[in-house]
Amino acid sequence: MDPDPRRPPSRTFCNPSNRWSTRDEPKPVTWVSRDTRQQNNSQTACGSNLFTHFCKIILKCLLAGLSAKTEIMNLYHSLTIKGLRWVEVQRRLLKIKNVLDIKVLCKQLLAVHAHTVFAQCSILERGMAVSISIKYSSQMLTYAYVICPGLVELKADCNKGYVKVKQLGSNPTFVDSVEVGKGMEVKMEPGQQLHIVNQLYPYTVHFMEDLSGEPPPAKRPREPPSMEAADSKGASNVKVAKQANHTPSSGRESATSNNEKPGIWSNGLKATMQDPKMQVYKDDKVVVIKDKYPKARYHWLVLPWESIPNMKALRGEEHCDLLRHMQQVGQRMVAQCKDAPALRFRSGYHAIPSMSHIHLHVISQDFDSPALKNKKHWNSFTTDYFIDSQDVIQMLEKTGKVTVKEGTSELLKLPLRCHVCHKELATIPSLKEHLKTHISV
DNA sequence: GTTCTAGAAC
DNA sequence: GTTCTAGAAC
Ligand SMILES: Nc1ncnc2c1ncn2[C@@H]1O[C@H](COP(=O)(O)O)[C@@H](O)[C@H]1O
Ligand SMILES: [Zn+2]
Repeated sequence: MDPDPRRPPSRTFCNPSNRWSTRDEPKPVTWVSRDTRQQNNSQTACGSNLFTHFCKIILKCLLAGLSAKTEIMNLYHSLTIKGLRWVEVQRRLLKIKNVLDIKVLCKQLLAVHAHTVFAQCSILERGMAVSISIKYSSQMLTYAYVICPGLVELKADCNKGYVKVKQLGSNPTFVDSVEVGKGMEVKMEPGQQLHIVNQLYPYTVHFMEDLSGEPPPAKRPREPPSMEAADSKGASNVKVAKQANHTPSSGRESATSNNEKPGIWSNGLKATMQDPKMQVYKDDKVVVIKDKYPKARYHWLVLPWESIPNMKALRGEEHCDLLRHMQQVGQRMVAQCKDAPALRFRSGYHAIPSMSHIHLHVISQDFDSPALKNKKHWNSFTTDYFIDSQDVIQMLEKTGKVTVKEGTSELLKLPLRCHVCHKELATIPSLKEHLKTHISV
């Protein structure tokens, strides 16, 4: 009767020909509705028809030598909710050896469709607000993707109860009015609002676990946002980029091709060292912080205020003095440590550090820490990948610069070997167990 | 089935 | 550097 002209027709998310025109006519996105799907595939209550169809098509295309891959792609895009990303489908297509592989692929790809009883994605339009509901059985479905080519990819994690929203192109996607950013991904939880392209049509998401049939899995409810348990005292986690007023660069937007950007992970030390709460010692030349992921009971990092990216940048007498001072400060940290008499310490540098801003590791040799998790961690502190401060200083004194031997990175792949008795251990857990035999409480 | 690693993504 | 997780190894 009165078709609201402002209310655009509904569309399915995945029709590639339905690109949104950014500016002029905003369209709300319609996730597949149960009704539509039932019309399209009359028998999909168990999904078997679609499943067989997919298997046949894929088999046909593979026999045709993958030249007919576009047919698979079209098929893929005809799915509103996908069990796999396209890249993953392609990867698996290459690995298919037999019909069973095809069935496995189709089963995953169609997980949602094959079990519509358990996984449904529907929308309820209330005025302008749209709510996205994913009804699922956690036993059947972990992830569901809804992908709009070139715009946005939504990955629903049914176990964790959130949706990861990835903005694919330049057209903006917003979560709670904050633009996600091209290529970036953010979590969206129930209660948050999603806008695609423009700010006109908010979407929210709901997860509903279908418990009919099986008992509820013992899964913890939504966790409170306290990530930091344990020892950090009164730590208010500062996530947002701070507008520190001591920033010297206020007048000028420097050419930011530089690696000084605060958001980049490799600049994490620069942020930590400036945070007074993290500093355990400072003087006019250096600052000491506790390693955020300590690989032993005691693990400090000594950093100069001067921004020296790495050892390659070291030159001359001044840097020599600086390194000597850093080592001295490191020794002072050990001296004030009450457990020092019972422990051995080393101080040195990683030959190839991952983090920017040169830093001296001062670390106890118990290596008793949950943050020590893998072979790289182990070998980076127990092979020649770890260069004693003394040796670095000597090299700088003698040659005027610091270089790293070729092949050093290979050291990280060496088998795990106890640094005390040189016994070889197969796995990290067995190594940790072994280390206990060397530790006196 | 579970443990553990390793590689991708961030 | 860390986190996450697929799949290798057990
Ligand atoms: N944001 C951070 N704050 C403090 N320490 C960190 C941070 N990120 C990484 N680390 C530690 O810094 C060290 C850098 O190691 P590397 O670059 O190999 O010398 C590692 O021991 C990390 O545990
Ligand atoms: Zn040993």
